[in-house]
Amino acid sequence: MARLSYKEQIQRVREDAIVEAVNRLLATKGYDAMTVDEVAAEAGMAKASVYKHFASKEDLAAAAMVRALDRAVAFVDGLREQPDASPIDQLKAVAGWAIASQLEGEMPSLPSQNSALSNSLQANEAYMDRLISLSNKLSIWITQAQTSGQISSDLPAEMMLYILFARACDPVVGMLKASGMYTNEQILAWVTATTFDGVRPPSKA
Amino acid sequence: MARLSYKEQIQRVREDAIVEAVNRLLATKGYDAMTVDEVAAEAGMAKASVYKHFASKEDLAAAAMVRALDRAVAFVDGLREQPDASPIDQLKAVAGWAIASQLEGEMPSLPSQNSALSNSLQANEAYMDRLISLSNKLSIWITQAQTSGQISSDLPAEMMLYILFARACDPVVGMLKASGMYTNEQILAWVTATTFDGVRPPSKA
DNA sequence: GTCTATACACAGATAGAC
DNA sequence: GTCTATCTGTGTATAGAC
Repeated sequence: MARLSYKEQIQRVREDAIVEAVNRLLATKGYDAMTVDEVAAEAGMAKASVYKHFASKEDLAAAAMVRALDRAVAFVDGLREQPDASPIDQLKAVAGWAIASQLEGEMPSLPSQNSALSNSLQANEAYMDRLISLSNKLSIWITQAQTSGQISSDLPAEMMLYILFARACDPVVGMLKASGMYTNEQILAWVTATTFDGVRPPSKA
Repeated sequence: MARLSYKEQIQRVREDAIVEAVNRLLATKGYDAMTVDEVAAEAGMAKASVYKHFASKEDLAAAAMVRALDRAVAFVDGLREQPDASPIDQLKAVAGWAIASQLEGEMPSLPSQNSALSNSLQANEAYMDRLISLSNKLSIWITQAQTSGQISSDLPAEMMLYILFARACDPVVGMLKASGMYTNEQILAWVTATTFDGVRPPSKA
């Protein structure tokens, strides 16, 4: 039993290495440009070994997304332990976390259009469970924020959710970063601010 | 001379068919999922014929982007003939046009991360000329809007430009459309509004 | 210039020894 | 489970006849 547990630990470590490599590659090159050979090289093992742990490239992407969603859920659960914060501030914190993750190169992003990959993801229980769980938790804050007039009730609640997911892979972040003229803190502040308040000048108090 | 002009016309028509096919495919499937076989099939000719007109798949994408930029410049030039409009309204009109184009499936979009494609585009004079021309025209309005206090001067002017380009391929549009619950007019209005005014409720007059 | 047929390369996936 | 070596499909690009 002790031996088996040790073996399982080794296996777990190697799987973690794979998923981390996938996460990095998805964050930088994207799904299509990522090759399983690269994944194997980054994880420090042979390609065939990767396929012993994951059945397909799509499964690799799904595993990375599951991990990212787990991180998101963990962050949200952390926020929920401060029930005195207003819903809008909670949502801002989530957006900020997502943008910061992208700036750090830790946010995997998939093509929103690839139907084959989308289909395999939607058939993936682990992925869907976490996606729905995260959506539900965020939707509570969204509804509260709309009820209390912190965000517009003219918009469908869904849309606020989509906006948060979209900001997690917003090309504006990459473009600002690529310009090399701004710090990560500035980019984070600007993208968060425009997400919630638009591009208008702050109204004078 | 007449014969040659006729031949040239035929050639032009076929090239248009190719570029239109590429445009549609880029708008729906994206660059990586698009194959030259599909392009040839949609354009109604053999693959080898496509390669007689364009040297590579990257050139196909570039041609579609040039056409899209030409449409954008034409739209902007149309707006410039109404100099009484305020800069912010001009920018809103541009954003609205881009979003509407996306909704109609006419806006090609490329992966923002693919370095090979990005490099070939940045080396493409026709593409870069139009991109710079469009950016310059928009930048005039952006600067004016900032000077007159219609958009925040705290943001770098570049960022407003990036935001406009980003909204032209915003996944939020596709997600709202995919939900099937809203009309194109609603989606257009919502995305435009949140781009400029954020998600806050309209302040009471 | 347009076609059919084909070359070539690359990446996903697997076989089989250890 | 891990590796090396290989299979296989697919997609870019081209040859060569007409």
